[in-house]
Amino acid sequence: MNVYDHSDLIRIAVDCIILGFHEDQLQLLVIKREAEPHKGGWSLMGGQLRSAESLDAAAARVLRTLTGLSEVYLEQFMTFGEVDRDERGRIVSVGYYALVDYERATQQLSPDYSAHWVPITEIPSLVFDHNDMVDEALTRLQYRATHEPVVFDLLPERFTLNTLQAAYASIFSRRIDAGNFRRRLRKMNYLERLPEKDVTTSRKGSYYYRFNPELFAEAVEEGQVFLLKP
Amino acid sequence: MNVYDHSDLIRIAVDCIILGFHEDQLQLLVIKREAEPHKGGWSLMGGQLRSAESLDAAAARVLRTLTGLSEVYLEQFMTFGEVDRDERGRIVSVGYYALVDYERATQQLSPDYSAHWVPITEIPSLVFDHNDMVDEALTRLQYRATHEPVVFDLLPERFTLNTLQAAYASIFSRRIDAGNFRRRLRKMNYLERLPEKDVTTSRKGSYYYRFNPELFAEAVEEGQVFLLKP
DNA sequence: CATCTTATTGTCGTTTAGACAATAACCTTA
DNA sequence: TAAGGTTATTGTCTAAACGACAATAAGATG
Repeated sequence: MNVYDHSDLIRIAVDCIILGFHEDQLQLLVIKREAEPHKGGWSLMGGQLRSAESLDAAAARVLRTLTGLSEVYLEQFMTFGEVDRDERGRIVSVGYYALVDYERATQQLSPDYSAHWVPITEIPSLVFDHNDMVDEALTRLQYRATHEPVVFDLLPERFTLNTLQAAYASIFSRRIDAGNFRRRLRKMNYLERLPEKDVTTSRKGSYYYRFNPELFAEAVEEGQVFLLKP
Repeated sequence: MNVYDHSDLIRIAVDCIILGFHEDQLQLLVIKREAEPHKGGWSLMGGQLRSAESLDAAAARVLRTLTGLSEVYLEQFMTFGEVDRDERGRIVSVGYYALVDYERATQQLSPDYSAHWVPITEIPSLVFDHNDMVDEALTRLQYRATHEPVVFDLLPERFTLNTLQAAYASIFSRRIDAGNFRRRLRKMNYLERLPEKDVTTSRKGSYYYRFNPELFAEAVEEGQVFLLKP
């Protein structure tokens, strides 16, 4: 008999909503369950909390195990504790969402979990209450993305303003007026325009930009607040 | 030997940040710890999650045990899981805040916990990481109060616009221009003006108002969104 | 060189925020 | 009973922000 046979034992897990950005779409990384129940079903990546590990550390570990990435933006957004949310027993799960660079994550992806990216507009049915988790995570991301410069964690170091706009459009799933969006961006003096252009999408080409954290820190010092609505 | 001697067992608790409004100030309900560690220290009301109980239900139970109140606005805001946050052992705590009517809560208050209201501007040092919890709860409340009509849960059925303004001022701890604030309120047709006046504060007296949930539901149906900045 | 596509900037009417003034209600007291 | 005082309540005005849309600019292509 192991400790899990205690009928009134409640276990704690963390689940990660791993988000990337690819082909003008927010993408979710899901894995295929290898065991019953719901063997073969799509699932979020998760793991049980260890006794000497904080929640944040557990989420970072789970993320690293699947993607190989560290130093990633992770935010706890909600804890799920319905009694029957998991038929394996009583499991309370703390939800985190991660914003990763799609290319880097895809390169280092662990082969052990049959992981797949799915565009946010075509999320399949997920096991347990994982669909609810995704919904909550997206709601929180929308709030965070307007008030903190976290979109840049979804993008590579260099990006065009079109890409940035597309990222916002996907996060909020609505179209954005390029003119008005850019006007707001123009006020952010911590967005550095680089000399090179991206010429893959248009003949004119569009400049690459870079988010400069140092300049942003200065702006914050001076009392500026980040605010970017879609 | 009881179950808690398992060194790698992680327990789950809920803690409640119970907020009321009194004398133009947001107030926090704290209790005095009866047991070691930190016997005699100020603490939030909390309790361990039971095996057949959801997190929301646990929070409601904890709140009811202290205040006797049900049907109260409760929102989960964050889960705290640092390894050494509680010297009694590994306890992960899910934080909820509650918005209650000060008078009703005070009347029914259980005598078993030496509960006291403290104004939000004079929060004492609390045990464990409870001060962090309060800070996080207030941040979330600020967001919620601008986007949802939850202030009314802090007020009695009938209230004056001055009281409403004071509540917002206290939640955001800053002064509010009465003229501009009222102009925004005037657009909300689900705020019913009652025939009676409150004459305790001024000679002219100010009308009582009432939040009408039905009218608000209609307004939401028509696409109106609640938005009230301080 | 004319033309096409897309990036980028500008214009303009409408709405909102914020500071502050003006009016209204009604009690008190001279 | 009329004047004065206090607070509630509404109005005004300026600057800034938003949203829809037009205009320009920068290359590549044929």
